[in-house]
Amino acid sequence: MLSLKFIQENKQDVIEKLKIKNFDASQIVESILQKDEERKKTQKEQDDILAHINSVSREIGDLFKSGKADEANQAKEKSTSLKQDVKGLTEKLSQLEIELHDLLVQIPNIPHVSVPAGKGAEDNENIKEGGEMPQLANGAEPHWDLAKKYDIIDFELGVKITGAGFPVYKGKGAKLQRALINFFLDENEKAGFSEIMPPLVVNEASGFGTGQLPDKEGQMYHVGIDNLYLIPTAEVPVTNLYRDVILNAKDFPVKNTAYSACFRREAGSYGKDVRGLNRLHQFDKVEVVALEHPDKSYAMLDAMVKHVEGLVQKLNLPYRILRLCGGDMSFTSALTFDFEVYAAAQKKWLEVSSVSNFESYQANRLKLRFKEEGQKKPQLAHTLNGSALALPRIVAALLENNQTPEGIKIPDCLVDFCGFDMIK
RNA sequence: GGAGAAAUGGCAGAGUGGUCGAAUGCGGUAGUCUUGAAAACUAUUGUACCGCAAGGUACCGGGGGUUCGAAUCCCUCUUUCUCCGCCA
Repeated sequence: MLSLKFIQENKQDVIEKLKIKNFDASQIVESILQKDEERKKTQKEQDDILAHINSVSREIGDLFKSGKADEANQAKEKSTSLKQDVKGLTEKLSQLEIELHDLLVQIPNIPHVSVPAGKGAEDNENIKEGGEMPQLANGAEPHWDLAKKYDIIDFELGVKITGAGFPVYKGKGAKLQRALINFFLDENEKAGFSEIMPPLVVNEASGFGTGQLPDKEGQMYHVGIDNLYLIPTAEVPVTNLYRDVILNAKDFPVKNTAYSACFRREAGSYGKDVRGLNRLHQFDKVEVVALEHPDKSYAMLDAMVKHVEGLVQKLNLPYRILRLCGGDMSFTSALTFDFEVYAAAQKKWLEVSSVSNFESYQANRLKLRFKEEGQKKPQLAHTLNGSALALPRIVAALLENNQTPEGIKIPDCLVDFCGFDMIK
């Protein structure tokens, strides 16, 4: 969430910039400022009374010590009546704090100046294309048919044991998953991201820290009996490692990578674009997460985009990089670049990575701060993350683009990890 | 799952009803000394909110209660440790 102070100091700017995200903040900003005034006033009243009670209590102590019990008992009555006054104020104050917080949480992150206006995916800015488009023979098959033909991914079996969107990978299909995970982790490690293997379930505080809660509650699987959530991405546990942490400025940059299974309910997205591996409830992804000094977070974003581009290039997939428009960006992001690869048989661009700078938006929820050398006040860090990479759509594109009459060719960079160079 | 013990500042650890935001040690920072470093010595060293400031308020695992007053007493939840049981 945005910090209250920032909203107070940049009121008009906040309202203007959020228009890019098609969000009308004028009213909510107004109520926030008003609510905060009321909060301050109430807290001041409360603090004054508490200060009074404290001083009376100290007097009582002294009076008892010096044996003046009568005066002490008089003072006691006074203190009791003050306590009555403070009780109502305390309730009012905590109510105000809850209301203020509920309002703050409703404001999305401010988009970076470079974010184009727009309503949806069609308005994203195509900033770069790379790789070669494969020339497939007539009768090229989409990956769901290839998966069946070579018996490497079984969608029906997944339905039987769990449900739609939970595929079963078999034989070389399973090995290919493992190979991709290892390849990505190794590449990320080489780029300076140190590896984390996080829990796949998180508590409520973590869901809140990265912004999945409260607004995207329906997107996560919830284990009701223990009140835990299955992670939709490793971003959640990894970023939350740094919740309530005050870093030293010289600790930057902090760079982590993590493989995890990801779980998404994808409620409401049935029907379109969900065939085969295009959209799943459970999938594998390797994530990169970075914490950086506010002055350097955009340089880090560029570096991360470059790194992800390198991965896609090594896999020899045709790709494009999009700068997301205001309407297509996530609630929490300030600037996002999406990577899409081309799956030549279904003739579709598939999103395989999303690299974002959240600036201090997540950090404010996480209370992730840092101290500058010689400065007393901690300030909010910047957080960034990106997929490097999400597996299913990479697999979809690999299968489709690399199909030959002899079988499916494995890209060179994966052969050592797989132990085979063709799926036949 | 059963029984018992515990949770205090970056860490270790004192504090069982009043001047305790909290002793002491270690660590960190600044300084003195030194050619430099180490050692020694001196000072300083939590977070948030209100306030121009002085200062005030809150926080001793979380929540609630008793009391004029709670780190300290009571209830409750969570977590950790020890023992027993079960188990990859």
